[in-house]
Amino acid sequence: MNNSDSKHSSLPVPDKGQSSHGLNDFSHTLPIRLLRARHAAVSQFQPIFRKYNVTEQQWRVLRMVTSANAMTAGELSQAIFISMPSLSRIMQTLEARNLIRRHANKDDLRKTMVSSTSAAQAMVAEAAIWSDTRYSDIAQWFGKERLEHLQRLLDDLVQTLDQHQ
Amino acid sequence: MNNSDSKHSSLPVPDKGQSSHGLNDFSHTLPIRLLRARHAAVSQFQPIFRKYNVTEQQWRVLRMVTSANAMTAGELSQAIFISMPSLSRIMQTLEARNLIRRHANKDDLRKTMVSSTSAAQAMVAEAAIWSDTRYSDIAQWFGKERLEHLQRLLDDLVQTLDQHQ
DNA sequence: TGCTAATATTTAACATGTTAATTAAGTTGG
DNA sequence: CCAACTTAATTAACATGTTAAATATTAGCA
Repeated sequence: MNNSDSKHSSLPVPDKGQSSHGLNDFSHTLPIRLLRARHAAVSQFQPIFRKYNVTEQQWRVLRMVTSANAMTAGELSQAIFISMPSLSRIMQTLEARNLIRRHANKDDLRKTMVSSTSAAQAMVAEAAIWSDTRYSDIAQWFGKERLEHLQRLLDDLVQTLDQHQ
Repeated sequence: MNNSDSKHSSLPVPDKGQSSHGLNDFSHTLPIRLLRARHAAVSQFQPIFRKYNVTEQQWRVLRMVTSANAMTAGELSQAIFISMPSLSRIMQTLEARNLIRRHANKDDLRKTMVSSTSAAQAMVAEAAIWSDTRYSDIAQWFGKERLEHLQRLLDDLVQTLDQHQ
């Protein structure tokens, strides 16, 4: 903390002196980049969430359950990458709003089958139009091939990292 | 839209043949892909977080504050992409553990200067070795050029989406 | 059959994400 | 000067992320 006596040196200039191999600029690590990118992508769909008063996670649940017939909670959890504890709470609130239903699977009482109500189906059908348009916009702005390339790289990265885990 | 076709309200078997333009498989949207990728990347550094009993977010704060000299809370927030409310709470716990300090900026009492203690500096210095090694591993597994390409695409995506916001 | 291990989900406890409101300090224009 | 606006940080309220423990059900096997 050797702030000089001068009152003009109070703005800390980021010292890049220790970045020896380009990985030390800690505001640009891969996890932070992925976080920023996800935030930017999700925020494109914010109008939907606002309009229907759902969170992004609730929207993921609703869209997935509506597009499938009926799935177990575990399948749902894996598909939309929400952990079972979180999903459990989200399903409670969605069920209270009459957007989903839960029944026990007759063949295996441990499993919970999740399905969407007609209210949710109507809502998703309407919102999906808007959502798909946004996707098309993004693809056009960024370039269809570049976007597909990016997605391929993301999937490959996951695969690579999972292998070495 | 195809999946809520008004033919029958009873939806057909979970058929994946409905993805007409590659964007309808809802378990593979861009936000979910980014989420998975981030999760996989962060989990590579989990041993550090466990060893020093910090969360990933706390680690981001500590590493950033230690690598810079002293920054305002606002600068820190932007650099590591943690919102001010979250950062506020995280700084409380880190200050209670004597890993950071906060002082008011003399030139502008609204601003809080955040700095790391020697304990944090020692901890980060030790852990950063491990962390840097992991980064090198990832670069090698995935390919240095591919990784850099991916990061460039991520930054470009953020820029593109921010422009159209 | 009956004991034990594995599986699916929920609950609990705590940290973080998010939006809005609050507080305090600086800035600006009359 | 000072009232009105802006900025920086915190607080509040609620949703989600994460890890571990609890619960209930099924599977495996001596």
